[in-house]
Amino acid sequence: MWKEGVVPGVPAEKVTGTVIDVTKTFESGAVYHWWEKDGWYETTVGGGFLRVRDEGDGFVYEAEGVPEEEVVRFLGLGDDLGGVADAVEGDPVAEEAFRRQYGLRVPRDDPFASVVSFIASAQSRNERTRGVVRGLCEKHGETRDGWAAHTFPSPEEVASLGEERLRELGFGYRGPYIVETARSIADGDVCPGGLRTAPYTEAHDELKRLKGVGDKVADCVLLFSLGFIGVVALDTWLRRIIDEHYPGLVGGTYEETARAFRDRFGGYGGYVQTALYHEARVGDLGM
DNA sequence: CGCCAGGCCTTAC
DNA sequence: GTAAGGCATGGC
Repeated sequence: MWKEGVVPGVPAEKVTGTVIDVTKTFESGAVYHWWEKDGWYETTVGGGFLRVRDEGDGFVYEAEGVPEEEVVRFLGLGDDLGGVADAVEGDPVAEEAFRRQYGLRVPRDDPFASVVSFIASAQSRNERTRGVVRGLCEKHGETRDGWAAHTFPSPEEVASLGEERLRELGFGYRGPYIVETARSIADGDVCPGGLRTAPYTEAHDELKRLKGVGDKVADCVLLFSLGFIGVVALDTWLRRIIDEHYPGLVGGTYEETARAFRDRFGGYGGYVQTALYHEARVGDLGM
């Protein structure tokens, strides 16, 4: 059983109910529209501007137009890391990833930004996707004096940009998908932000109505934007990890394997997946 | 040059 | 429902 203040390999003073490793959280690839400036990680939340950085054993933030409860929600600070610790107990691979990536949070990005970003992420490297999304924001979003961050353009704005413009910005063959999806959301045909309280399967299927959104992208949006922290997004990295470390889960359909992995971690599968992903990319899982 | 990247869409069984 | 092929673009 996990005890407050006890995480192997982590200094006791770093273990609190609201601990966060800001660097890990932003670098983990859950959010694509952020700017690093003077040691801060800047982004926009609900039209307001936010910057966060690690400091000492905790973190600090500055915000313009973002209420504190929105900062807490965006950063996932209400999520119970003790629950995650309990969930990974007895699973050496997940335990190690959780310990090494301790403080990595699952954020709640803006739903439209998340949908577009993850459509753009298909068959593209994380760093490249981030650059393309950032370019979209810098060319068509808004900023303020003293900030590097730019807002994510609205669904109506993105829809009006058109395929050619998106292709110029580097979205490649995903441009048409993004235009159609932005149009669907602008018209209210699909409302991602309204799915936060829906049952998982219903929300997943609803997101898949959007062009360019399949099983994996839908799960990423549910996890990194809509607060479904138990959801596992089965990407190439997690598939590789499963092939290597979870032989019993290999060979099923997307739905079967994702559900089997999810069910191992009692409602915290998304936290486990995020830690494993970041660990595989920057850590030492031998990938 | 070929292969791969936080997959998805269309088409053909 | 399942399997193949195509797909923009850049890094290696």
